[in-house]
Amino acid sequence: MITIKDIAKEANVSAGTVDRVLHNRGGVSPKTETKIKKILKQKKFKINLIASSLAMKKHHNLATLIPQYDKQNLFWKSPYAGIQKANQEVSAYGIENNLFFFDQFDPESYLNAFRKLIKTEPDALVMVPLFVNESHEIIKLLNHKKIPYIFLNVDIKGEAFGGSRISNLSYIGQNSYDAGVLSGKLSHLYSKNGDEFLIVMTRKNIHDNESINERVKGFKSYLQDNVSNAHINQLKFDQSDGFEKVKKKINSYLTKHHRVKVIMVPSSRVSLICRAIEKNHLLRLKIIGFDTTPQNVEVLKKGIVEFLISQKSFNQGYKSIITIANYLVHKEIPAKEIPTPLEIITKENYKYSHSEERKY
Amino acid sequence: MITIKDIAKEANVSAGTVDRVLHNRGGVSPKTETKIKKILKQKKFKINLIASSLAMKKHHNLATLIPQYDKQNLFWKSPYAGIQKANQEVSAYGIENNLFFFDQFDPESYLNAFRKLIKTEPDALVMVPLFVNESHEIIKLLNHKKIPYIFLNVDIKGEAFGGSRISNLSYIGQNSYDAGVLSGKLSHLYSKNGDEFLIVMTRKNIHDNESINERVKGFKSYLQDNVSNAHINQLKFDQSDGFEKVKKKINSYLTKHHRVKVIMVPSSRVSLICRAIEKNHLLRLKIIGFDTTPQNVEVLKKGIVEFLISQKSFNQGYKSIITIANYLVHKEIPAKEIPTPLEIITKENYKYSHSEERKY
DNA sequence: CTAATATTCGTGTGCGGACACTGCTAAAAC
DNA sequence: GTTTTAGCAGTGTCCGCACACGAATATTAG
Repeated sequence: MITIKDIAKEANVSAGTVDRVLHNRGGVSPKTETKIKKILKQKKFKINLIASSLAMKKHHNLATLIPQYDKQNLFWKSPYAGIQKANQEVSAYGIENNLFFFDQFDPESYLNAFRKLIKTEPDALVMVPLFVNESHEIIKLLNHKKIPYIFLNVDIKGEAFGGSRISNLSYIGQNSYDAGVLSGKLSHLYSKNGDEFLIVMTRKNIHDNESINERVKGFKSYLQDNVSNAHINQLKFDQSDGFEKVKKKINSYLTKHHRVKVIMVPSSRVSLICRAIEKNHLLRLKIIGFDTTPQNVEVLKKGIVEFLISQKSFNQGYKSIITIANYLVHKEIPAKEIPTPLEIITKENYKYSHSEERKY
Repeated sequence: MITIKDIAKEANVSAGTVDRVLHNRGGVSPKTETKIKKILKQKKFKINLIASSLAMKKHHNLATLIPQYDKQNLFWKSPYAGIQKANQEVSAYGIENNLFFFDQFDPESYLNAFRKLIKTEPDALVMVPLFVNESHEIIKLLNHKKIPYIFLNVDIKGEAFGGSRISNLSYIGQNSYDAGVLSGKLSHLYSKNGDEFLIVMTRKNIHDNESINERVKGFKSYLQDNVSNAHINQLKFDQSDGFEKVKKKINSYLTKHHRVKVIMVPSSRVSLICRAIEKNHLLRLKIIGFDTTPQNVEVLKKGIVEFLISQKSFNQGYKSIITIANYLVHKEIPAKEIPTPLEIITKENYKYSHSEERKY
């Protein structure tokens, strides 16, 4: 292992000078600088990150703003676990991460959580900009305070209020459109000529959830391009609709439309829909959903759902923290978009897909 | 952040004593030990791995024994890249990894590479036990010298020569049988009643490659369980068969057996087979292969191959080094088997599947 | 030519922990 | 009562690097 001292000795200077060169901190004559740089390259010197971060010992204060998960909605548990794992890892680098939760159906709680968050004066934050308008307000403030932020799972673009550009350091999440395309392709596999497709949305006010919209777009696009006369129907439920209402509506729909062969549920609530559909319908149906929540995996195992497209949200959460930590500690500028793999999960491979996560 | 000194102050002892307790190094009276342990727990003290590994600065000497890759056989490039990435990361921990390559078709070169390797007196090694008999010899020696080893990509079990148990620390790789099952499922999607399946093996002496055998077994098993009267044919080529011979044989076979609908290639050479098959046959065929080598991805993109099942060999390589490094540095005992996810890659999602790897 | 200033570089300290070395105390041996 | 010895705990050094401070040298002004 080559150390700074080795380089210093070789160049007949002190370690301090080498350090100055390494960090472009100036105060070194051009001659010695080139000499040192040459030796650096020749000996393939690399900074020992371990020692480096020990020596720096800057204390960074992170913050994370994500939806709370609960029994009904386990989706956010996964990124949460990933964030926890990352927190543990980066704590050795003097990085502390404070988590702030909000209700994913309540914009006001989102703002409230943010108000608490901003009082801790974080150096950077990871956020899920679930509500567009409220996020604009938040971003305006963050820009003003020059606090860097990255988006997790949900991406928004353009301009916030007052001409303040949305300039997130990075977006970590799925390309939802392509995920939709993939769901279209998989659906296609199960369909014969004349079969119909059904999209079931579990939230009406989808303006809040761009990614679900995108999935639907991708889905339609694939089928329109690859199936002549593709028949794509759509069924929407409201957040407030009770389970019985959903049940009635969907089953009567299926009775009327007996050519429906494939159902695609663009949210992470496919298990709910499965529970709602009566057995006699299930037999003829192929169902495709998103996200490997425990309930979804359950219906996958039973063979009720054929495919789940996973966005590896554990990894997303994990990566979001690691990314921002690297930015703070090593000034490493992340890619503007860090897409998660589109994982296809079936009955045959689900058990291999979340091994990392189980520990958390 | 809680440090050893904080704990020491709290317990009215010196940092050295706390350290002794932390590492069970003895020489501490029971009274003070319990006191310190209590405070440790109460304050949730965690050793700062950064500082710890800097202070230890044990120099570990790793070795890796893997097949050489070349233009014809790019499969091993991926794990190699993953290993390189991991090497870089662990180098800061004072771990050096020496790589030794062998020809995947030549057992003698395997032994030769090992002989060179063992002269470097490694503290542990990562190996690909591609040849069973030769591996037995190697393992006998490793057991004798008490050098821990982990298997990468290929697993062997049981007893080596002289009653020496094969006791690898861990196996990192795919469950090939399940991968085969998955390929069966995907094949099934494309078949109608009466369609036939064809397995094309690119090596005759498959006794050397257990994982390909397993894939075939899994494939057959799925189809036999799920397709009544499944018609599964098999075509084998020899390593020495020239491309023209392969071409002739496979095309004449396809002409004769016009009901063959799905071809499954259990090795990573599916692109080769695709090149060999004439266009008129290709039109009716659906092809499924393994591993995302650049050539395979190429035929996937073109729509010639429908699915590739990837074993994320980059990750495997990476993980193998990280695992053994954690074992050496932190005495962390790994799981006996670390299975890689069975990734399903299609034209629609391949671009998201190897983002990490591109840098290497 | 000296003083003042600027430029360039060496030295020292500390980050948190590991471990060797040393010193202290108290019980055992004489 | 003194010496020996073991048990216990404190101190110091080092790991590789970052950074502050100040020293040495070079440059310019007076």
